[in-house]
Order: sequence, then structure tokens, then C-alpha cells
Amino acid sequence: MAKLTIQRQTILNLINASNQHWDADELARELIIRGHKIGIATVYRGLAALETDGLVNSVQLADKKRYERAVKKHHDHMVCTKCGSIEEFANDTIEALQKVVAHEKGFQMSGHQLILFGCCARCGQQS
Amino acid sequence: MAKLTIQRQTILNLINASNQHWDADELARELIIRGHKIGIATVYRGLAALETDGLVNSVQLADKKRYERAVKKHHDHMVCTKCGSIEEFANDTIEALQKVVAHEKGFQMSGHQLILFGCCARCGQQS
DNA sequence: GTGCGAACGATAACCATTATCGCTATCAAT
DNA sequence: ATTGATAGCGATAATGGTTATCGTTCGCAC
Ligand SMILES: [Mn+2]
Ligand SMILES: [Mn+2]
Ligand SMILES: [Zn+2]
Ligand SMILES: [Zn+2]
Repeated sequence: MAKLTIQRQTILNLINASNQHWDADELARELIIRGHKIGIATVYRGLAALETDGLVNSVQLADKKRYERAVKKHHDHMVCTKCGSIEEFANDTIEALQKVVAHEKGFQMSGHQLILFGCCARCGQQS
Repeated sequence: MAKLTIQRQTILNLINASNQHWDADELARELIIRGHKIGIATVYRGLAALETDGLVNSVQLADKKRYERAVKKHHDHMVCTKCGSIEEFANDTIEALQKVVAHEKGFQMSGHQLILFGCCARCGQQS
């Protein structure tokens, strides 16, 4: 359990008070705006520490990693390739089948990442 | 349909003759070894062009993109977090459920990416 | 042969992330 | 309270995969 410093608490509070999927830079900028002096390296280190301790979760997108509250139950993501918005979904059958597939191959699964790409409802209408 | 230059044919041949998941650098190095003079930028451009034309497929991993033959039927990947090896699997039910989920959310799915992380059979035994 | 457009190769730029390093905050032991 | 060890901070340099730039070259129509 790494130390929960002021800086890390501030990061955690911001994430927990929102429903977004933040990247490190967005978090740093928002914290600066709110008057919290914090270095970008500290944000990266803090996020890594918070994730290790299970206090935040992350989604690894193609270009960057995004962080979100850990208090939500497990879900995967749909990313709109037009507007970049992220929606969440959960499907127990998919989750179960992943474990089955892994087991069949003698693979000890420790995690997974499922991302659907496409056009969200908002963007799809106007195309 | 972009032009299939000598360089791109060489890249394509190498990928098609193998069963690996190559990154750009590995391809460039292997081509150089085999006596084909080719610039790294050309490899990147060539891979992008080949993928656009459906002649190769790619897997976006956390750090880098890897390319493989397009002649195989669709599958997803299991990545060993110890040795980095990549195994393939396919599950029609998972594929179908993804479409169902997307449709439920009014999401027009154009693609997806499913990666299982964990310990492969080889690495799992010795741990 | 000349001209044009696409692609090439070398290399600089980009950008998210990580490493470095001097400094500071924390805290236990004296 | 002072010391010393340790962890974290902040500024900034470095890293590494990828993309942009630019002058040159290739393929091909005229
Ligand atoms: Mn989420
Ligand atoms: Mn594959
Ligand atoms: Zn959208
Ligand atoms: Zn392995």
C-alpha cells in the first residue's frame, strides 16, 4: 500500500467525483485550474500507485491510458471513432466465455481488455 | 488501392510466409538481414497501406502495433505477460454478443479488440 | 525525352510516458 | 528538538513508437 499523499488524494478525489475517463494530462490541467500545484510526473506516478492499490482503474487505448473510478463494477468500453466518446457496457456471458477460452488453452488469465469501435448513437444519426 | 511497390511486396511476402505478429522494427531488421535495403519510414507507410487494402491485419497492443497475415480468419489474442508470446483464439458466441451489445446501445460497431492477458501454458507451469 | 505524381530514405518532429536528480516532507529513533 | 533514512515531489531530460518533412527517385503517360 503506497502512501496516500496530498497529491494522490487530490487526484483520487477528482476521479471519484466524476464519471469520466481521464488521461494524465487532463487531470494535471484540471488540478492546476482548481489551484492545486502539481507536476505532471507526480500525476503519472500517482495514477500508477493508485491503480496498483486498486483505487482507480484504467483503460489502455491505442494512444494513451485513461483512468476512471474503481468503485464501479467491472465493465468494458465502446469508443466512438468520430467524437471519441466512451460508453460502458457489461455482459456476463462474454466474461464467462473468456475464462472458458483461456482455460481451454491452458492460459491462466489475469485480465482482459475488450473495446468495441464504431459510431455512437449521437454521431451515427447525423453521418 | 495503393500501389504495391517492391518494398511493400517484400513486407507482405515476409508477413505471409510467417505466422508471427510483427512490429515495424522487427520487419525492418529482418528485411535488412535478408539483403533488402528499406527505410523504417517505408515500413511504417507500407504497413499502413497494406492494412488499408486489407492485405495485412494488425493488433494494437499497449505499446506498439503488430501486424500479421490477413489470410487467416478472424480471431482475437491472448498475450502472455511473462514471455510476451501471443496465442490466437476465436469464439463465435463472443463475436455475436458484441454485436448484440453494440446494437442495444445504438452503437454502429465497425470493429473490436479483445485481448486476454495472463500466463501462457509454458510459463504457467514453471512459475 | 519530359513531366507528373506517388513512393522512397534519411532524419527531424511529435507525444505519451518514464527516468533522473536535487530537494523536501514524513516519521521513527535517539 | 535533532538526526537520518526513506518515499515522494517537481522540473526536466530521455525514451521509444510513430508520423511529418523534404529532397530525391521511380514508374508511367504523353
Ligand atoms: Mn469505464
Ligand atoms: Mn493473430
Ligand atoms: Zn460519437
Ligand atoms: Zn508465456
